[in-house]
Amino acid sequence: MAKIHEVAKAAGVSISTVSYALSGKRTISAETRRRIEQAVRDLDYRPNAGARMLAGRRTNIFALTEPFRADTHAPAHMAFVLATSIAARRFDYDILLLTEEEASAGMRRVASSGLVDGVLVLDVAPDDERVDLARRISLPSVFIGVPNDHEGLVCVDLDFEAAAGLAVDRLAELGHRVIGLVGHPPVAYEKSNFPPRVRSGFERRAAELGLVASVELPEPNGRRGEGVRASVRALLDAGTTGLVLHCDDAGHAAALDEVARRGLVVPHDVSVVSVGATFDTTAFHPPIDSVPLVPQASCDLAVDLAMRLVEGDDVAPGVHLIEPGYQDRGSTAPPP
Amino acid sequence: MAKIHEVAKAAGVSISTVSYALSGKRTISAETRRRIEQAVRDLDYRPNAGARMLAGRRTNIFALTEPFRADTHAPAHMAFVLATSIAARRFDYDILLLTEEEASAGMRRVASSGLVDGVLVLDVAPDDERVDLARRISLPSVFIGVPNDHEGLVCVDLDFEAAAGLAVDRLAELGHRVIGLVGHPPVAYEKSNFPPRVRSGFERRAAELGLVASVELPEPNGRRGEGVRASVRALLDAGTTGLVLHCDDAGHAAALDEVARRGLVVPHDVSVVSVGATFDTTAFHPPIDSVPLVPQASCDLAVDLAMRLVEGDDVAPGVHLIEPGYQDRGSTAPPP
DNA sequence: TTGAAAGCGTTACCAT
DNA sequence: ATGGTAACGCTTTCAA
Repeated sequence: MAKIHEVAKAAGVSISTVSYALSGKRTISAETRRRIEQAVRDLDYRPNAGARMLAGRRTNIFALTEPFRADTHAPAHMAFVLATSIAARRFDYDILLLTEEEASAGMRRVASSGLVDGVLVLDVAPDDERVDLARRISLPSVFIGVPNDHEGLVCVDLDFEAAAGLAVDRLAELGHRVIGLVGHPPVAYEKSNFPPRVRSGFERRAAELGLVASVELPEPNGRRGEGVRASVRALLDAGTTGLVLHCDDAGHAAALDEVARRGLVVPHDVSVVSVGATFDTTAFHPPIDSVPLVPQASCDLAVDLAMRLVEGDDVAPGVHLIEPGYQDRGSTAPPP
Repeated sequence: MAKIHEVAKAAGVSISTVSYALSGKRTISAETRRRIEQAVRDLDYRPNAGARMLAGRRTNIFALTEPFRADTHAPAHMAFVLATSIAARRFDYDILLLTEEEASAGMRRVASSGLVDGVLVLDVAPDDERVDLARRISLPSVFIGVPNDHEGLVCVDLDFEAAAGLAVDRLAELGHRVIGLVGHPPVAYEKSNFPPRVRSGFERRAAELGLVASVELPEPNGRRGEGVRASVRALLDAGTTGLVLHCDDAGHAAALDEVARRGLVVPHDVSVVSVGATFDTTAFHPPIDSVPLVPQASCDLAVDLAMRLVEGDDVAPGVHLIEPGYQDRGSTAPPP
């Protein structure tokens, strides 16, 4: 582990020049810069993290708080963690994990020990206890998800209302008049922050367009997705020709299977659009149109905002919504 | 953010006394200790992380490297990450995440910047590139999983061979003579480190006991677990009365469903034992006997070893195997 | 464009 | 049992 002193000696300059050359906070002559970079490479120099944290104003670490709830969907959660890490690395930041009970107590701990420059909040509940905590600590924080009470907080999320609206628009444009939403289990509408937004976006846009719109919230799947199957049957019995799916991938599979069991063909007999999926809807048969939730988009924005807060730039508190995009996979057509 | 200086002043002692009182590295009179603890509480003092890293010999951070492979089983992976974090907190250590490409390059980075005291390696592949890296860097590292070439490394894992052996023992004791293993997809035997160990444990113990033992490696599941179903059919057709399952929870469900479809009842007609499951096998109907893989056990041991390495205690390089335990849930009985 | 030197807040050694 | 103080390795202000 070479130190800055050795680099300075090797390059024939002072340590402050080395520091400035590395941080870019001061103009350095081309020749001097070249010699320093050479020395850095030769010695495989890397600034000591502790010294940097102590002397500088930055730790180059963000905390990521994630209370693995029992109902957390592991694959989606993993995707968000990964996306956060990738986004942070673009700014040379690392991610420190705060899990479980530590998700709250840890926030206080890392804040007052100066271990991190900011906190990214994942897996947000409507009445999340981390909301108060975020207001109390002196660190910048960004919520990935929207709690009910988000006054004064910086939040990032997909515009789920608009996403559901896009799905409804598509079906309406094709001539569907009777549409249905297959949502999450009822409990998710209390414990998670986004299902209600999909639902209201669906209902509002349908009402604006004068469509007949039903919502089904299947009970938690049995081993074979019985809940979702029952929901799909109910919707089809009611003459639904356009299905909007906002459920996990097993739910999608069950719904499509139930449609097929009826002898109905997608998109000829029934049109199907997925909303808010983090998984690949082209893996189904047939591939399904999707207005996806893209973890990397949310996390990139969250980290951008966190960086701005760290830099001291002012960021408008409030919900920063990400515009949804419609992915056409051929699973929609005019009603029969 | 109070500093140690303020605590010292409030308690009427020197800063070194405060430091020693907090670290416990020196005996402090009861009265002095009381005053210091009071001052710490009053001021909500927490040592500055950067200063601590710089002055002390420790950063109190472990890196956790995890290359989210495409075939990574998200729920199991999450369980390991969580367990690692919990184990680390017991020693007042935090977890820094190194994901994806950073899983390797990051190891070098955090090692030479002195950001962490050690590296925990998750999701180990048989020919893992982190093996060489671990040997090259100067930091302690502990592998949770066993790579093919683990010479000189400290590895921790469930004794999968013994686990499979326990399952075979159980079936043999009950009188089963024809048993079968439903394993992972063939590719897992190249990309992961533990499926081969379950397989060989199964085959070896069965051979020792003179049982007829077959192994089925189902192709990756279709939507309904077709691969596993075919494997179960093949085994039952061959007169198998004892089934050992080493697959994911969807595979378990498919296998049990296939048994039921045949009109066979567990355990009356067929006995079933799960090996290496990280999920709850009591949620099936009927509940299934299990020789589980307990993430917290592996991670606790891994962190214990990492701590010893950090302390400078010498730890025997090699594979530290965790003894498996048999959980009786009533899914085994003598053959019909 | 560059250098010197004063911190940053602890830990741990050397005294007493 | 306690105190003084020299590191720890960097960033940044002040000077030139």
